[in-house]
Amino acid sequence: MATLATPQQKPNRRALRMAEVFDAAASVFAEKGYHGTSTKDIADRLGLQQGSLYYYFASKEEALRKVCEMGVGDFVDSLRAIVAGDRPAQDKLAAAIENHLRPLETRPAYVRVFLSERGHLSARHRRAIGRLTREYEQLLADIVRQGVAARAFRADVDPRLVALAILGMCNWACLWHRAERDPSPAALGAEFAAYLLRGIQKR
Amino acid sequence: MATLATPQQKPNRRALRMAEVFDAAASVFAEKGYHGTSTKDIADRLGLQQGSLYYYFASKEEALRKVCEMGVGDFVDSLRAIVAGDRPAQDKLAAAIENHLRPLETRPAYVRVFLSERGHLSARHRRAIGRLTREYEQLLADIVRQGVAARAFRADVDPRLVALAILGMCNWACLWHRAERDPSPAALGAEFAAYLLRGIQKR
Amino acid sequence: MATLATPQQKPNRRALRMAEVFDAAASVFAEKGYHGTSTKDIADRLGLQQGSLYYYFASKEEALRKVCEMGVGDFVDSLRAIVAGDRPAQDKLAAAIENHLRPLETRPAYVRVFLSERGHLSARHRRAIGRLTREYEQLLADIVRQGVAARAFRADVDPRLVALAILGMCNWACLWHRAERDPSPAALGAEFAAYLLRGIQKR
Amino acid sequence: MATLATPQQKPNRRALRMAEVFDAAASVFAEKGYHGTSTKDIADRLGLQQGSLYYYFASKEEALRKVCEMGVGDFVDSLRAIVAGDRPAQDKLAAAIENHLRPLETRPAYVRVFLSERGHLSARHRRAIGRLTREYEQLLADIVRQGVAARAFRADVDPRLVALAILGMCNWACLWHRAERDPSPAALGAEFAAYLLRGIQKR
DNA sequence: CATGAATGAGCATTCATTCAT
DNA sequence: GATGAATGAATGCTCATTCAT
Repeated sequence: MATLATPQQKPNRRALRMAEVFDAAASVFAEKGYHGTSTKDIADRLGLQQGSLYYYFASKEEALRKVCEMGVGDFVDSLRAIVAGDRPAQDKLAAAIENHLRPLETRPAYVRVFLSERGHLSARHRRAIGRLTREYEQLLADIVRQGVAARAFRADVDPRLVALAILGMCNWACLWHRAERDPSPAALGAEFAAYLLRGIQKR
Repeated sequence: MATLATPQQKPNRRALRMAEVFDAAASVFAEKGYHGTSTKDIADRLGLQQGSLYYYFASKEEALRKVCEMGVGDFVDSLRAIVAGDRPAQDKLAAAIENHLRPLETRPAYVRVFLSERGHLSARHRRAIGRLTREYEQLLADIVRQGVAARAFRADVDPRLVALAILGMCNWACLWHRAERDPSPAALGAEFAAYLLRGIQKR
Repeated sequence: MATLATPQQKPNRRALRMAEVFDAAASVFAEKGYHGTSTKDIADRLGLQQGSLYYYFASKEEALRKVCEMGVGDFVDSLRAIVAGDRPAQDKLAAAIENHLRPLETRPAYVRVFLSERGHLSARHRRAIGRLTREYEQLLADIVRQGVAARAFRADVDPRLVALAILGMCNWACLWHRAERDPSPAALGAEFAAYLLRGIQKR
Repeated sequence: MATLATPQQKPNRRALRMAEVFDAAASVFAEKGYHGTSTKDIADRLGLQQGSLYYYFASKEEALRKVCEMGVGDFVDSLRAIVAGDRPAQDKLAAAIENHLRPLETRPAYVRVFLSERGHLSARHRRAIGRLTREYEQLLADIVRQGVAARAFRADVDPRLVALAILGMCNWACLWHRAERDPSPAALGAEFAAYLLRGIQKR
């Protein structure tokens, strides 16, 4: 049994340590911003020497990149799935909002870093991530367009602006939300969805 | 005449130069973030030597502080005036949104720096500014409360969350808005106000 | 008189300090090699802080580049002039050798750095300098070819190998030569020229 | 049988691996210089982890020392044998040159490292090697002296300078020589010997 | 033998700030 | 006001080396 466990644990330990390292990076980046964070800050939080971090990532920027990537996660994929479904647009929009706020529960630091610090990635990586966010915006607007086409939403709304309004409410919430104090992401999403849906629905 | 003109012009010139310096600081801070900006970046934009900046501010942090202060400007005062007025809550909310977006036209860089970089001020100054933003949030929520009390808004809305939703939509807009491409702040405010008002109004 | 001297001295002082800095860099590079030299080593020799060096060059590699460039100096130009002259090939070869050893007197550290450390320049700058050295080699071989064509030198010598033999003798001399101990560069050149000329001349 | 073979093969394998390790070290040192080489560079070339190198040498400097020692090899011994022989000085000089260039064929990287990097050894080891090179120079000069005494060489040559000229030609050749492109070391030596011998011989 | 993890010191470089001129 | 020169501390990163496994 012990002999069976050992080969499993080896790579597992590595992966776990890796996760700890990026958790530390994410939380310090979230607190102080990318440029306000020194690699020593991250190392301190892990009880490591500064230089030892470079065993886990090749550069501070790579750390930011990985944190940002884990921050977007499968956001776009799951929104794509929602858009492709055949529920009414109202349901899709509510689901989209809930989908957007969900990671607030599991990895808030990653999301915050993605939202506020991705601009400090190198041009190359910024562009790659920029494509994702643009697609995300498009998909949100597509739901609105579907609703308008189905005469569920008012014809006079601007799909892009609605999408941006949703993003604004939700992203801002990601920045101010504190788990100990504020309503759960799900409850928050329901509330936001209600305000917005009633605001753009046909009566 | 010349002798009379000089004492007037001297301080004037100085004030103008001062404004140029803070404009430069604001725009570089907005672009690269506080910690991503070096004093040389600011000096370069002004065609000055690094050290010469210290005639205009005592430290980089003071520059951030002043930029942030000019970023909030009279936001709170004018919102207080709106709340104190005796128009219907719907009008007040629309006015508040418009009020919030207006500086986007005149000093977008200052607003962006205030929104994204004020967290890097020293604890002392952060707290001072924190009081302002908390009051601002309260005032927005007050308008909602007034509307609920007057049975103009639905009883089941959460005033604080509505306030935060508005702040989210508007602040996010401050970050993505580009004058060359996007609707004017006024138009944008009208649109946002419409979505939100219909969403919380009693029918 | 004093007022006349001041405007001259300002830029002069700067240039002099610059020369001091590169002299220091050259001599430490010559002693310890490029990678064996830390910027602190250079700064110490100047009584400066490490970081203050960057007022004079933008990077350690730039320092190496400039030292190397001052190390080659006008070597190639003056050799070109010698080749183009219309003296007998024997005289040209002797002049070339003397020309090659002359800077040993005025800036031995620069020459040594050029000879031993230029390989650590970035590919870009290495190539640029490589073109120079290849031309130099060609020019030396050209003198030999001229001598062969004029039946002054034996027909069975290999011009390229003769050129490389000369370069070897002279460059090696640049590395071991100590002004306090060894014959003057001029005397050394005369000696080398004698050995070599008698070795390739027709009798 | 197997048990008999093992004790023989074990140390053999080890010696072979050892040789591979020093070959790798020599070739990277030759390429990038001692200080420009990291232990990781050497490990990479061997497909090893950095730390694993320390089974083969105790420190990077020891690696350099061994490479340098293998670079000088039995140079001095074989030159001593040549000097002690009773052939005419001309033959001895030609043999010395050939002897000097021979290792270019079998271990060029070692020779190059010895020539260019031995200066980075610790004072202790540098002195030990310095004694060797000084003796080598003396031996070369001795051949010239023998030739002069035997009236085979001109009386007006400076034995030490001739020795240094030979060393220069040959060592420089060690640095520029590429097996794929340039004449074989033997041919090169013959050519150099011809130039030089004719240059110092009595007619 | 070999690895993976870590260390601690060193390095090139940047930066906010100061100050004599 | 403004500059040029310099500082001293910090920063991101590299590296030789060690050691438990």
